[in-house]
Amino acid sequence: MGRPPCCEKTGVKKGPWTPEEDIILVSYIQEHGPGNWRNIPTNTGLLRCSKSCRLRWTNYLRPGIKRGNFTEHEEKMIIHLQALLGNRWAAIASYLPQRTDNDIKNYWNTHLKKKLNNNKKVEGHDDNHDHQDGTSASSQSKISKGQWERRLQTDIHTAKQALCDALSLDTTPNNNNNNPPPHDQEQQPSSVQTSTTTYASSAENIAKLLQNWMKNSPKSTSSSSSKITQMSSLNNNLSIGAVSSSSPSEGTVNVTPGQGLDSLFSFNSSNNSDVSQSVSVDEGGNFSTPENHNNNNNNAGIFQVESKPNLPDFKPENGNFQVESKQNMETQQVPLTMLEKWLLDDANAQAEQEDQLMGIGMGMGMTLAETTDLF
DNA sequence: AATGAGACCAACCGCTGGTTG
DNA sequence: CCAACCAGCGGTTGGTCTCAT
Repeated sequence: MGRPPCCEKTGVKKGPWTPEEDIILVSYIQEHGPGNWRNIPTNTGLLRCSKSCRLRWTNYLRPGIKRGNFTEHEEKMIIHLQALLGNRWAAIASYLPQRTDNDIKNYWNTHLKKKLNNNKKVEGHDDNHDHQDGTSASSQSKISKGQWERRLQTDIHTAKQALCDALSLDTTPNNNNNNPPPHDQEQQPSSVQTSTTTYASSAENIAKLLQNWMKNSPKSTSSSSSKITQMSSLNNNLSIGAVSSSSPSEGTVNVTPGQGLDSLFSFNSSNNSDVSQSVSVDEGGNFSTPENHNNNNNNAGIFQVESKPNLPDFKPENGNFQVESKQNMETQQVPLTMLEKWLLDDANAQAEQEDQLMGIGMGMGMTLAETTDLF
């Protein structure tokens, strides 16, 4: 009955991923697309469980991920959406396509939660109703069921207002991180994303990782590692290539031993605005290898990223990663559309009840006024 | 310079709903 | 129908880094 186990529990590697592992994973997904995580460890030889591979891909290697500083706009979006959705980080992340749920969650826990708490203290609203943390259960238990239900109703109303505000934030022009909600993206073909800055490709992520790795790894234990060390003399010109797929049909990914990783990577990072990387992104945002463009290409398996910052409607979540893209479309478009409809249809009806309900809701956690006055 | 505390974040753990055989 | 599995999610952990003392 059932299926065979997903992966061997013994011999599964844990801990931080190495650049080699990243390359193997990326190249495999490049060829086969995301999904079938169960097959990845066996087909690639990675000593990682499928779960770990999926997490590594979705949180770090996936193209279109922006890492680093959150903008004020993103902060606002997260705060509003957290007020609306609670700690449903995946749902929140669906409205910030460049950010992963893990990233948002970490940012919330390390920055925003503190920020909000400090703000509440400053405003003298620290009434032990820690709604933002979802720890208001104790206080809720002290109130009657009727009161709780009315408060919940008010909370929903407040959250809807918050989403309205969050949506309206997107109209600010020239904001580099002014990501329209998914439903708006197609309406703004002119809002071209600079792929190398806003959408960091997975190859770029790996290259950055490699650079850090080279800096922080004085000891080179393997031949490939020593090869990588030599790359530091390349004046930041890393190059990706020669990830050979010996048997594409079986999905086995081999890193060519003789060439090591110095030929594996070719990453021209001398100019951030003109990055030539390992994986090509076509006009549709497709993330592909030359092999995908031309099956007769002798350089099978060599990826090449050609950043095309001026391409219209660049959507790296599209393209070869259609499975994931499809999922994103479903999670991004449908909920927002429904929410918007909900908001619009209900706004007028709710307005009449607002005054009395808000009066009840004052005893709750953070209100709309608190969230909007934060900045 | 040493060190301890706090911040940060990548990755793991455990749970859940849906799917498969 | 049911047990096993898969994929995804949110909570938590632990290693590393930064900064103050």
